Amino acid sequence: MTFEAQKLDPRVRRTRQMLFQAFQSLLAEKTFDLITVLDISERSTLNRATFYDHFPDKFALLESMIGERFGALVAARMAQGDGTCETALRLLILAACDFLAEISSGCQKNQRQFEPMVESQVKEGMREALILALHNHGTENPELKATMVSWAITGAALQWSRERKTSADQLADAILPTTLKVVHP
Amino acid sequence: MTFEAQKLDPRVRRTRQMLFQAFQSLLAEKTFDLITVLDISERSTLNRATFYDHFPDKFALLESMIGERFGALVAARMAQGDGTCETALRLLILAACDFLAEISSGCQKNQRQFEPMVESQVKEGMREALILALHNHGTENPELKATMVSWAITGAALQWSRERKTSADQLADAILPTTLKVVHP
DNA sequence: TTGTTAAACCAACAACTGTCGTTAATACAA
DNA sequence: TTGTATTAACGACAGTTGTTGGTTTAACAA
Repeated sequence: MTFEAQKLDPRVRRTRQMLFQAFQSLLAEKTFDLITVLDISERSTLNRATFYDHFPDKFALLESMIGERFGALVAARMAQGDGTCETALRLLILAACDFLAEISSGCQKNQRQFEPMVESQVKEGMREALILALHNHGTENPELKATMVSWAITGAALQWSRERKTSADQLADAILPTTLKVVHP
Repeated sequence: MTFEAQKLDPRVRRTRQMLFQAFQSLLAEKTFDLITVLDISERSTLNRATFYDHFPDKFALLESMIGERFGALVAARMAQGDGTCETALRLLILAACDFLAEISSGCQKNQRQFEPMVESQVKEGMREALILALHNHGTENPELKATMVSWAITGAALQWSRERKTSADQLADAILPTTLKVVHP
């Protein structure tokens, strides 16, 4: 769903791409709340009104960008799995860790507005992947379990990304047993 | 910590109280993103600049208000516990459910900015309570477990509050076993 | 190629934001 | 009670936001 190559007017694809790029480069310099829509439009050489043709505000831009990127990462990683629940969970944990680590290293300290958005997109992307995996295994109450597991993993990965005292694999080793038990009681 | 009766200048307490009240009454009428700082200052009969003397923006006001209220609720509920991990968890689950249910009924549909803030304050408040409880029981890696459990419960409670297909007690019954297993492997 | 459609540009708007410097009022201690 | 320090009130400021109406330009199908 929501494929990028969705037979979209090339102008639209180009404009969105330019907005993403401009935003990305600004994030390397300033924190999110210091970036204005004017900044983004200037950096992208687009008109400010054009920005509003595509996104209601800068929050939506962030949300869309993060969601798209994490969704792509999850899709790529999950393709490497062998279909078992255990490897699927491990792949998801590692994907979350890598993504959050990259985010927090690529941008300087981001604040109140930024992190919650990243969190919610990570949770959402992981939850979707989980629901697919759980439906195949006939788990009961898959939506609720998917929610709990995706939230728990996201929380753990976020805490890990802040501390960075161990490797991502070690975190996966540490939390995989408990998350598995939630899925297969 | 961060007690309200913190030997604060009565003017400051009064002003904060008035801001909370004004904000609260506005939330009953508009969604969060339609409320301006000007609205809040007018409703509270305070000067707009006075608002900024107390909070950097309306997000901080929301955060502070939600955090204070949920913290108070958790403290009150936890006092009823018998010290066992199981009842502590059940009390936390019910507290989250009641709080989220009240929030979503007291305010009309709130959007992108509002929910993430509520979420994060609920997670945070629950995590603090959990860390206290887990330290008493000598669980290993209490911070990580507290994070995972608080996130999982918050996710489940939030999903429950949106659907409202069962009672809060039924949700607690459904998720208590798995959350307990995370804490006591 | 031409005509239609839709996107991007542009200028200008009222409103809100966040900050400053100054003045007036209040809390509190001597 | 008086003096001092803190805090609220106020007016003004430049900058940002989100929207609108009208123009130009590019995509795409006939």
